[in-house]
Amino acid sequence: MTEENKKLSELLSAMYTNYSTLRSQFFDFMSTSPKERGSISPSRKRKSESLETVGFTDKTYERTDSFSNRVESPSSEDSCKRLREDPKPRSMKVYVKTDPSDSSLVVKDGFQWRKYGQKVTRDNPSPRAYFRCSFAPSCPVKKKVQRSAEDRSVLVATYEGEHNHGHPSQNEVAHGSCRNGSVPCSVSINSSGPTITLDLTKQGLASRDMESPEFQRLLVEQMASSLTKDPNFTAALVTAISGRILQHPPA
DNA sequence: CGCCTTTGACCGGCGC
DNA sequence: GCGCCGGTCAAAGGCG
Repeated sequence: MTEENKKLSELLSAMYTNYSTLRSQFFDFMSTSPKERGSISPSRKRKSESLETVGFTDKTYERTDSFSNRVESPSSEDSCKRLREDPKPRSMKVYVKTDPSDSSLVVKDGFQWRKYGQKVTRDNPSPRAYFRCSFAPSCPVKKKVQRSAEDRSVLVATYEGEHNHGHPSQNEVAHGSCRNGSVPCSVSINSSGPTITLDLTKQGLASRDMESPEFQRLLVEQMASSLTKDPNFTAALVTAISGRILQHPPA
């Protein structure tokens, strides 16, 4: 499951890179005067910092409705600006559907975590738990777990940093986590601009073979459909393509 | 005994 | 400078 998650993350990262490249080209286009549109300024720097979000659900494979198939598109100006300004908060969010009566704040992801603090924050009545990776003493990864303010049956785990060691136990991931009920149900990309969330529980995929060609195909289809549902993306695409066509009229 | 959670204290950044 | 707030520390106690 972790491997699959990694694959999906890579897939999405690649896709998002393409997406942000296209966006950047679009904004570069728009920021130049019509006369200058023939040449794109090479001095513009692009930054495609991605904040990935991967969702999980419990073994009942319930839809996490508040998080499924969600496409958030802030004003394109905003996201464009932030894409260029943001430093590099390398973090990842994971949504885990749990029983609301379960107050353990434990997210099974296969790694060993040591809790080092808990706080009640202002924006959310539920306490936030702080964890450190205890598998390797030097591992800088931290994790914050807090119930979603919107849906108290959903745990939101925020990972910071990257593990500087291998996975403690692939078997644990492959079987333990699943047994304990953490099955991916949605995947989303967020780069402080648009958030694209893919619901993997559709077509009942979460409970089936995630490596099957059918799954891969449906995943790509769903990603593509999420992208094309984003009006900013389609607008950027249309403009970029039409710009190219006008730039190179048929002979 | 080692590792874990709990929990109040402490610290540093930030806004006023 | 002060208070608020999020994040971290560390002592105490539990558990296998």
